[in-house]
Amino acid sequence: MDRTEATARLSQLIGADLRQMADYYGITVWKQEKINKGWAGHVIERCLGLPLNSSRAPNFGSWELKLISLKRTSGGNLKVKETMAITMIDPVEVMAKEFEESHLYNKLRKALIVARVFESCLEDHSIIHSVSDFDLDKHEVFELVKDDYNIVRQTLITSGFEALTGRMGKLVQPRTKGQGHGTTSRAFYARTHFVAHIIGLETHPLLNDPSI
DNA sequence: CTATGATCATCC
DNA sequence: GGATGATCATAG
Repeated sequence: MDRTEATARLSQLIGADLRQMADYYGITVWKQEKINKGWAGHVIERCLGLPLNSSRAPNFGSWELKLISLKRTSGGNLKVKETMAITMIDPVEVMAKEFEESHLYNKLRKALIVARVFESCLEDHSIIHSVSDFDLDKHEVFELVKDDYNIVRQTLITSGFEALTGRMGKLVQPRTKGQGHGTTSRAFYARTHFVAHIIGLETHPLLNDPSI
């Protein structure tokens, strides 16, 4: 299955309740008191008939699945709830490669974004809101992401891996991630405004393209 | 144990 | 309420 077909299949899922699907596929949403943070993604993968793949480079895959959640504002509108993890930062690779050759760029180009609506902490229901892909074709977006990549790259070269902080980047930020017990690593995260733009929820202030 | 995806907790 | 850093579940 290629990216186009996957998009078509996923589009048919818009409006479906992921919670009920999780029950159907026997996927754990809650394990005792702990939530399975990857449950929604697993449901989608199972639905498409894909193996649960956690590999960094999907073997034959020409595309990649990403899941994000939306929340309701007090006004009743939908908003991006969280930033989105894109890919791990390999300092050696980042320092060696230009943005156009980077893993970050390739990953973004292959990604399909599925937005789901976060109803409550109980996760009683979770409706699929939209399916999108990155429009790095848009010049402004491409340049801004590239700028962020170069900031990270320069920081790695001049100050080292430890100097990276989540405060960097306009659309994409380097952020700590990891098991959390000593082993530290970092990943690229898409900021909420960036994600909102990608899924067509709102226009990013930094992007003044009227056609968006 | 580590890598990965995604969310939670805490600080401001 | 939003941003930054930390944690949890699962696979290899």
